[in-house]
Amino acid sequence: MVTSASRTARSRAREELTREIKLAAQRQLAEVGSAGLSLRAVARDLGLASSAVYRYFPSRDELLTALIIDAFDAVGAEAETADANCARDDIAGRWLAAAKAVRGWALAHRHEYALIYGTPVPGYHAPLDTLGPSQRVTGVFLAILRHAAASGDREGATHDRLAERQPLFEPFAPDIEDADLARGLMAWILLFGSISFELFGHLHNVVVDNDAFFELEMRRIAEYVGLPAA
Amino acid sequence: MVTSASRTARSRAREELTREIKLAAQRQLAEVGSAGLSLRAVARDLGLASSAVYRYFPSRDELLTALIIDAFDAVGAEAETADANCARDDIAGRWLAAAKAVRGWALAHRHEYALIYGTPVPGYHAPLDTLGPSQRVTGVFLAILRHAAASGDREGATHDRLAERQPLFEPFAPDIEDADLARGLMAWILLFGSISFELFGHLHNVVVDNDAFFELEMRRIAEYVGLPAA
DNA sequence: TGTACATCAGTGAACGCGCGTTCACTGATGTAC
DNA sequence: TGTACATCAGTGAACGCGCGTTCACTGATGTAC
Repeated sequence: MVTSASRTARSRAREELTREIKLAAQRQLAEVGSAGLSLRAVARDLGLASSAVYRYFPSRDELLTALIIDAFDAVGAEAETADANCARDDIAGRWLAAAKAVRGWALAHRHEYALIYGTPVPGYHAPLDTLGPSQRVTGVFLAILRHAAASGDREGATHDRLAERQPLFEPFAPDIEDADLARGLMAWILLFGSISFELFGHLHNVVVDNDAFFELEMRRIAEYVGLPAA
Repeated sequence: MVTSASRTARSRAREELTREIKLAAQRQLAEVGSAGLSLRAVARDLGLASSAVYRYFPSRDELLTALIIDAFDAVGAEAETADANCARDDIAGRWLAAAKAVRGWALAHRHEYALIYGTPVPGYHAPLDTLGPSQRVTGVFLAILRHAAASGDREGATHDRLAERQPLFEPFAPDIEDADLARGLMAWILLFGSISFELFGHLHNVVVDNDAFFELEMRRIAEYVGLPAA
């Protein structure tokens, strides 16, 4: 125990500095964007020699990867808890809550949002480690859609046939019908399209009340998808 | 005449090199992204001294501005001609044609699309010169929406009241009702959201046939907005 | 048509800067006996 | 508990590189008479 406690003395310092490096990197991100993220600037910000950072992240790209993973995890967690706080059968409510949670996180972490949902960083190829975390937020919305598809009482949803010739979708959710998947994807794309447009300034001389318009959009597309309220 | 012809000898060379510089810059864009666009690399690409480029563009940012303006103009022109080739009263057809034109241009000019609709370049502030060109493509879709709103026979569109407390939209199209504007904006956002998601790889393990899914989305949202076919 | 001058395009060297990454090092922290 | 050794964190100098921008210059093109 004494041994492990003293080991933590060092390793706790390590964890802390790792966290501080990532925080400084996030600050950097806000100033210069992902393409301009620089290890030297991060080190400077923390009063470290630039070479010291290499004890924590073996390269600039690995630091970027860590930021990406953290961002996916953070937004995923937000969506999960927002969803979890709703009555299970209030499917429209769950959708709205999760959508608002994603937007709220995006507004509070604009540059991390841009990192994961904006233009890909040129020359950077995301390693597989980012895949799991990226699927957290996807999982929340897929679960909502699955729940809606299972509960039969959807009013808005007309069951139309799609895709005569070839499959339209990859088999990532084989238990959901293509028609439902198509509508769900439209909602998903509208959600992230709205957030991106707002964040990137394309609604600047268009929408006055972004909160209200976002909620309106999300409610309407939920109706369109046929998500039943409680 | 002789004078003006001989003046063109020099100024025509000037125009040509200006064009070539922009082309080289576009190639650069594809490799390193907008944040990494470098005058020196452009000059190198053309076999010029780096200082020579300054005879054509007074700074890196002015070159970026020129690329942005060209991109907006190009995508605007595509949308305009696609729209113009449709029967005036086939409003759903015009929407679909213009949407496809925008997507087609985006797929053929991925990095220019990212330049104008992706994450904003950090540290770059678009001058007012870009505003006009940016409104070309907007104008096409606004005209379509206006035409739809004027022709009364829209089936899908329920006329609901919006925004009890405060105005939802800036008065950029005061002749169109808020309810119509809201639906039109949803379609607009879905259009660009779809293109961005496709281009940035977020549909990679999701959609098999991007052409088909895009068309499906655009048809459905047109129905939702209530755009009448001919 | 021919000459004298003005304009302009492109050169190459230089400025000061920041970057990612490596490496031999010092000194502190942890471990085994 | 105390000592001898191993591990690890952080330093500072150095590597080679590319960047945007300026400037005095040469030589070609255009203009006025």
